[in-house]
Amino acid sequence: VFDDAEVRGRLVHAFARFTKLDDDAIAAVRHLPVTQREIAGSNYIVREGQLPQRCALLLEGFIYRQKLTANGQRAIVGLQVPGDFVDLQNLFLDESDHDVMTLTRVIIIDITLTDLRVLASTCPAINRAMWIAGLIEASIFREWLLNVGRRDAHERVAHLLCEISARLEATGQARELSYKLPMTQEQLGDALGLTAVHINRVLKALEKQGLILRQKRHIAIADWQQLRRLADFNTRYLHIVDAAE
Amino acid sequence: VFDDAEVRGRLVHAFARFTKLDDDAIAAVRHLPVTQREIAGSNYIVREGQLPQRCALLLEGFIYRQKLTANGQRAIVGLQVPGDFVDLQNLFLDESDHDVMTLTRVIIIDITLTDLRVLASTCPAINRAMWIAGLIEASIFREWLLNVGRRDAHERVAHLLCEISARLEATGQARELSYKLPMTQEQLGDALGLTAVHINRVLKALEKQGLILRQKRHIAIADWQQLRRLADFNTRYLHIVDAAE
DNA sequence: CGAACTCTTGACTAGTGTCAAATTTTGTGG
DNA sequence: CCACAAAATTTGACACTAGTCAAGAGTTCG
Repeated sequence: VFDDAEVRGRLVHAFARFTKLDDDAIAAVRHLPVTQREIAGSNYIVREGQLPQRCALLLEGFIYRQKLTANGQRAIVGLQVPGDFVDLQNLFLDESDHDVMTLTRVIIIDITLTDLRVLASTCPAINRAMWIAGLIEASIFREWLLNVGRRDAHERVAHLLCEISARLEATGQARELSYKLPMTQEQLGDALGLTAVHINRVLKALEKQGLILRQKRHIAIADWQQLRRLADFNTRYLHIVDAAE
Repeated sequence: VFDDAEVRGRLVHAFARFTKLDDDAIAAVRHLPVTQREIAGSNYIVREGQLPQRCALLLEGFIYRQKLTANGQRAIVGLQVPGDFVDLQNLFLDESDHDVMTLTRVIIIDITLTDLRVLASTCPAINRAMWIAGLIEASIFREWLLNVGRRDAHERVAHLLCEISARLEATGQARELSYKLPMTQEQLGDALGLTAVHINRVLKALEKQGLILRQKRHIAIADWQQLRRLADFNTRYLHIVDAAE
């Protein structure tokens, strides 16, 4: 759904987001063989135990990572927004340790592992950008561990709402602290270690306190300072880099 | 406390654990300038917000990663055992997003970032090994998220005990499902999103059920199958590679 | 050898989970 | 584009896991 020039541009930007690319790197990225793919919501991209053959860049829509316990409980262990690389781990790990699923209809660019490996090994800037992307993802996992392990329900929900806002704004996809959050309350619960019922109560409470506004699944942060304070939110862990300089 | 030959050998092994090294790689690792350092327990190695200048390989003792909330609550978001690289994230991220602390007296090998960057860029096998190490760490974060988010206290404790056993045995540091776990019950609580008091109750319960034996902080898994079943423990997420072949 | 941590235990509390049912929203086939 | 079924949201009543507080016993370490 994007023309080739647009796809190339976004691919370059996805790497350039993390580190300055030299002309060689940009040229190499522009010559990378890629496939565009559209996938409906609620579909598997990778299943646990599978041996995936490609990485992807998410252009549009949301993707999440989930793990299941033996008795069928689900944890959503990660969320990807447009501009994120998905499945860099496939580069060097054989077997997937979790499921990757679409939250909404998505548009992704597929890159084969071999192409990406060649690119990374011939081009230090790309290797560096991929490292940074992977390390930031790990940093987000750590913050989520703090969130789920040591914050109460209100703080947790507030923190996730802040994080999503910050991540969307960092890539220019949300303005005015307002965005469409296409997750059900059950999914929010699975991402925060809570039940859907409790998420509902907490969202209502946050609304009543004037911290957020909701219409359907559209979230507007009404009082950023207060929400941020409640959530104990600080962007440091997102390592938002401005590689423009 | 280790002689130079020993240090070199362990360093080579730390990389070789993840991928086969060619002779060039081995030679390069053997020529890496390294410093050995001994640090007492309960010391900071890195503080949040710092700009660290080196990476380390943990030779002896335990290290943990912690994050604090504004109101002083702590989450332990990671644990490193001998043979693990510590702070590969420093390679490409400027500012640390968490604290790194010694749990016990440790012996580490310090490597400067510049030396490691040069090594990685000149030697694909090393770059690959470091990627794998980083990706496995991320995989452990995800499993911990599932553990804290969706398992109850008994399952959580059991899971951590299984994980530590598996990680120690994978590098040959524990036999017979028995090991010294140098964590206080408060630290266990912080790693599992529980309180020290509750950890105590759960440990006693697991002991009473005949799943584990305890003497001071020494843990012996008395019934691996049962403990593993209770914990819903599966080693897949550890991506234990046998790079020997 | 004493002070400061840890561990252990009991009594009580609070935050979330569970269950269930009404209401609203979403998605889909005709 | 409507109609309807399925899914998601909302709410209340109640249950239960894990937290809090407190105090005594054991352990560690300077």
